Amino acid sequence: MALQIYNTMTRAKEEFVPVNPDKVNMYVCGPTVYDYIHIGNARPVIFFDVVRAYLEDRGYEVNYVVNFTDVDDKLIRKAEAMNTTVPEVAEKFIAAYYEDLDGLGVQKASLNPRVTENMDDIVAFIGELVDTGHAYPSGGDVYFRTSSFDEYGKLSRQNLEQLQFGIRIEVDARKENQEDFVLWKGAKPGEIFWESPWGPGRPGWHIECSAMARRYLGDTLDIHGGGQDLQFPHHECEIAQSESLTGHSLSNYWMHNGYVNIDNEKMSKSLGNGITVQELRGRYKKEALRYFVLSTHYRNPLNFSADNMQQSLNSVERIENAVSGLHHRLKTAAGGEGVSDLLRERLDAVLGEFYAKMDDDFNTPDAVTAVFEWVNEANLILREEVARKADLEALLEAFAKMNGVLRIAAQPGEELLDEEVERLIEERAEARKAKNWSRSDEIRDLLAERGIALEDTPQGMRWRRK
RNA sequence: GGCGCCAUAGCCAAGUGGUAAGGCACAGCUCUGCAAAAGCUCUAUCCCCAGUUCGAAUCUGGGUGGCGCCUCCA
Repeated sequence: MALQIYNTMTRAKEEFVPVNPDKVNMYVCGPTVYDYIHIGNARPVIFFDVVRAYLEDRGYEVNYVVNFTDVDDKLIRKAEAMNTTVPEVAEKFIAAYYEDLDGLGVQKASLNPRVTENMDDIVAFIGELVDTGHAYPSGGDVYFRTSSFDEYGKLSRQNLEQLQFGIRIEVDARKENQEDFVLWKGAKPGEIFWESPWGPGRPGWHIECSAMARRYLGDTLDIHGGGQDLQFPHHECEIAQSESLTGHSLSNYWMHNGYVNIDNEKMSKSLGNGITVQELRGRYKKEALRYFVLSTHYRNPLNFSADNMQQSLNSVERIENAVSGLHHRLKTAAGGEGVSDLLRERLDAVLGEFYAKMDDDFNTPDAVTAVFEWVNEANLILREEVARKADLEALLEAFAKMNGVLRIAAQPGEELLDEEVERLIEERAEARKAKNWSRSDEIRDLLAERGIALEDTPQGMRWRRK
């Protein structure tokens, strides 16, 4: 079964065939670095990280580019508010972004190009559009002549005649037509600027992605991703710019993730319900945050609430209990010759399910279900009096494959406890031997306060971090 | 006005024509010195109406409710 991807362009699942059979070029619109990223931003960050990991797991070499918009109106305003410069604002929030990635267990993209480092390409891109009549300078700005690209609206299926202009933004007299959009914005006095043939200014939002995607990944991308809200106008405009210039399709597959709501309401500044990833990281472990995002299909709305997060956390712990249980049993397990046929069969079934679901347009909720089927198999083995080493290892190996893609459970390493804790654990063991239950429970409570849970199993005491 | 999305148990969620996966939560029980972990048991006719069909959560039509986009918000 081949990988199927739902393509927003065709509104259908299509078999994934990359331009180059071994490589995947993937571009996802990144953050405008004027503030900390929030839970809404975390969704595409986590989801596309999983897409990338899955493609790599399938053997593709993935070139994953996520841009930073490090100059625009919001950065300019922020710099004024913070009484600093635009580059400093950008530096601050780029650093914060990387910390957030870490807190979400997300790997860095192959490349994070910045607008300010690609100014020559952007200016050249605009220049070509002007030369070919697809754009025109006007009053210090440069606008894209939407009427010059007759496929405008093909992604979002918007009909130009039916769009209502002037509702959210003011009608601009400098435009030939109101559906035209800005490629280059002339700088106002005092604003940061770059030189261009049309005067000092900065790029419009859409052109940067067109220019950077082309520079780093070529004329035709395999996958272009982003939030649903970017479908129109952002991606529509990128298509108009890029395809007008190159004559090639900008991307073969368009993927858009759904929104995140908070307590069933849209997250918005006016409701004051926005939550930053920074706050989240302090409250929940990365695995729980990833589980939360991945337990909903990426094209469906995702509802954030304390309740749902608690559920995610509980679910992650159930998985982690099984994993650490296997590791614990491994210490005392008997040899055993090879994996038992029945287990092999079941693990193959679980993995088959996992890959089939991931192949089906990255159906992570079902892939997570496969992980739970694995948990059930693991618990079945763990309940047996005698565990065979080969079986335990086969279970862990199967798990590592799935978790390598989703990363929804922490892998217990050979973590060391500090001496104080070691001493208490030893004292408790002795107290238990002497049936001194009150001291034993006292120590368990003491360690619980430090986030270390002790559990007495038939194979001896085990501990885990809570 | 245009384009589009969603509606399955307390919660999350799968299922896309054959009679409702999985997880969490709750309750009871088993195991345990007590716990924890694990296990067992318990929880739904799928927003409404009509139609197609031997048969529909799944298809068609019509409603209802919630939501998004329409030029710089993931």
